[in-house]
Amino acid sequence: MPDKGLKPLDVAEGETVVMRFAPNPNGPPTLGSTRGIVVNSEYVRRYGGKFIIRFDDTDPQTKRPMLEAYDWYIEDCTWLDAKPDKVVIASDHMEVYYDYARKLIEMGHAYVCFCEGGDFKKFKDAKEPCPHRGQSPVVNLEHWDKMLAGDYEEKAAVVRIKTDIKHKDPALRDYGAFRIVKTPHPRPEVGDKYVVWPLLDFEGAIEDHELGMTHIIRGKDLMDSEKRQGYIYNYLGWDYPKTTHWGRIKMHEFGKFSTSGLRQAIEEGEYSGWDDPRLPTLRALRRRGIRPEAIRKFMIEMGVGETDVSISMDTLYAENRKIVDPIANRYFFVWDPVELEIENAEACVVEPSLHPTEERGRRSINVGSKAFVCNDDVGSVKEGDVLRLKDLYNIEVTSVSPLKGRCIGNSMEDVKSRKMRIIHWAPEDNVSIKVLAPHGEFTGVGEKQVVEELNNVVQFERFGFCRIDSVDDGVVAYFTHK
RNA sequence: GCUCCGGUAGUGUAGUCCGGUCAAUCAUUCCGGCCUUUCGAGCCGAAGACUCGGGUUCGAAUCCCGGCCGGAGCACCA
Repeated sequence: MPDKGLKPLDVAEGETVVMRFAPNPNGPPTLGSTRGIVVNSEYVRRYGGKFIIRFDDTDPQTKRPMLEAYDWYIEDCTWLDAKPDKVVIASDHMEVYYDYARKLIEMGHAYVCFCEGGDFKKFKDAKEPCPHRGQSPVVNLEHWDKMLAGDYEEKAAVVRIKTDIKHKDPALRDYGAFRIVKTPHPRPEVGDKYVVWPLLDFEGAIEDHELGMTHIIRGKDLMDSEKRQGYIYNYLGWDYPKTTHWGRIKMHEFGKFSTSGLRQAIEEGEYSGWDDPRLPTLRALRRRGIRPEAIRKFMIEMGVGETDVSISMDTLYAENRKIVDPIANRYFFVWDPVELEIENAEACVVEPSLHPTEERGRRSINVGSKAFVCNDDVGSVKEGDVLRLKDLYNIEVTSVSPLKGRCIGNSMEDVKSRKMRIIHWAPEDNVSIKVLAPHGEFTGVGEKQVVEELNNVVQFERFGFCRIDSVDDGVVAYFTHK
């Protein structure tokens, strides 16, 4: 598959590509996370390698993991046709991190620092070693053991990796590798077992090596990680994976949002849940009837660039429409309905086709002497106006309030010669329908046959595509796109 | 303040490493037309870009220097 968008990877002779997607499960996957899932898994698929999902859940406090989210990630990856070959949870590997920490301390490449944050910054900015930097490995090991034993309070001590305190880039000078957190971890398997937690650069450095990662794609914001982690790799004699970076991705339709911000908004009832149609979570998009193939294509064609991008959902919708249009059956949904009485009507059954171009059969509608039409369509009609009820017949308006009309035949010639507007309608014998859309809620009535489309994406003519979400008590549909 | 990265049409993207074939690709969007008993799709057509200034060169989107704009790191977040 010569997918445009993704540049070839630099793969050594005989090398098996191993790549990972490493989220913190502190909320469900969003469109942003999806890039990491799709691009990594796509590369792995192309090169016949291995795709690993690793939960970087080593912060029980500030970015506290959400227990349900671990499964959500696996679910959503699978849905995106990116089922991981292996699932790794960082909080299961604490002993491994501790072992390497001890080793680096013994080698004299790490030390326990008791500086207060601000004080250390002063030393660092002045390119001066702090008083603890010169401690012997023996002393550092003692402190390390005390840290592990819980003898120090939070923020009292931190383990730093020795880099080059005079490095011209301040971001690289002696960075933190472990800190003390006494909040228990949400995973019951872990709980309060540990009080010393690794920071991202340490945890990631060890994991990427242990898992045999060959290539890493990560955000531009983590560009310094390679240089920082490079010190650890040098000390331990490891080779660093090949790295690529991408810029931030932002959708026009969704302003700035943070997982913690969304979480709060949901708890306060501002959104109905993580799958509220207004949210950019995968769960919401799935519920709305966005197809995973469309998301994959969208992400792959965007490629991997270091430029920050801000793109429109329209592009994703266009991809999705190509998939959904040929398979979505057509139905009438009348929002903001107005009753229309047809004075000379004779009961009949009409059978419009389910799709304008595909052979998908027909639907069947019983029509009596009343119908419903959209207020938008008849709000400004006058007595004597003529209209075409699509797939039914032509009418002449005989009264505006209440709205009444008279059937004046079924001739398409008349529709053309008299330039009648063609509007859709719903029969008197109908089903109530509610559509939940990012831009609001729409209620009205529609053809009864819609209840047969549970879980399918249909097109409500002149309205848009929708996924039928439930049919228990009337129909509830989630808006996909136009 | 120090350090790093980026800047091609409205939005994304190809091309930049190894200057010419680039009066610059593709998608989306927008605007026209055709078709159509909805909308959408489809078909046809059109519009629209190399951040700026120098330099190197016969020749620069591509190389060099500087400016401007944008993003990021310098956290006991990931």
